[in-house]
Amino acid sequence: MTGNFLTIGELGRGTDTKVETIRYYERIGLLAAPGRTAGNYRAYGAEHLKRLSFIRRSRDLGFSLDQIRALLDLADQRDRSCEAVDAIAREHRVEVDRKIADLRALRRELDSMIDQCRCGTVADCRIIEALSPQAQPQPR
Amino acid sequence: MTGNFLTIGELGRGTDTKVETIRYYERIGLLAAPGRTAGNYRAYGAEHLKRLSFIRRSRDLGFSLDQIRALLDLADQRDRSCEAVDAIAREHRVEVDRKIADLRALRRELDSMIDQCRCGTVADCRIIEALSPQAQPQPR
DNA sequence: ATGCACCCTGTAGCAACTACAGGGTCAAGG
DNA sequence: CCTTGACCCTGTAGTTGCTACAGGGTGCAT
Repeated sequence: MTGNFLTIGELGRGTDTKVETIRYYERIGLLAAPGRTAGNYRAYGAEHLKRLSFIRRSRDLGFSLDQIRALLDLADQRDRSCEAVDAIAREHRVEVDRKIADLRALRRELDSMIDQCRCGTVADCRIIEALSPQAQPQPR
Repeated sequence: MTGNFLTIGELGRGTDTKVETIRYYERIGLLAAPGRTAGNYRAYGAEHLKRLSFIRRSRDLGFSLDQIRALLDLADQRDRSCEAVDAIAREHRVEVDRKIADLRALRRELDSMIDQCRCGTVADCRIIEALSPQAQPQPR
């Protein structure tokens, strides 16, 4: 087991990825299936290590697996313009911005809710009240 | 069909909730199962409308279904102290703060990546480069 | 030879819905 | 009276990105 390759466990430790996750990436076609040893163990090479590192780093930055698939495809076409790469990154940044704005709005609402709580009984709890708006049934 | 009750569709329109979602809430025990009409249609009352509004508003504020379950339980014990309600809200605010911080860190990284892109070929794309760190295999 | 850490496949579970398929019901128009 | 169309019913499977088994096989040291 000390050949010129990595077992799935070694690859996992090298990229901070759970073994199950690596197999999952293989199953969905994100990471190429490696060769096998005589005992049917997956045998990974340096290329796999690079790919998986790329995938994990991209995941850490919040890219979806679909976006990563696209990025990997582009990364392989080395003489093409990287406009498309730029576009994916910018699109992702827009999403992140939107999420941040949403969370900040939400935080403000939570703040004012919590600020109003005088911690009496539930019956006059401002938080419960704030969560119970008057909804009207819509006509058909 | 013009009785003193709401059909599932009407309840959905009144609370901006998809019909399937309402049935889902019932299945997981979040919204009580209503009575049925002769034709086996669900017949909702004002209580259901109030409950579902509460659930939706809480979801909008990012509470998990488990947190909402706890809030609903508390909301019913009207003479208890609302400390526990306050605690759930504060805990949720901490989570939201953490998410905001994570996203901001992430946004900074995306920014510096995107800023460095000169949009040449993929071969020297700074974005691809930034996504390809050097990982080392760990010893067993 | 036996123990142990590791590997294999396959399947089911998580959150919180969403989307069918294949049927039944209700009210209105012709 | 019959049909049309909007709505309702149940049940199951899909989504995203993993994670957690169960039930077995392999590799290596003692």
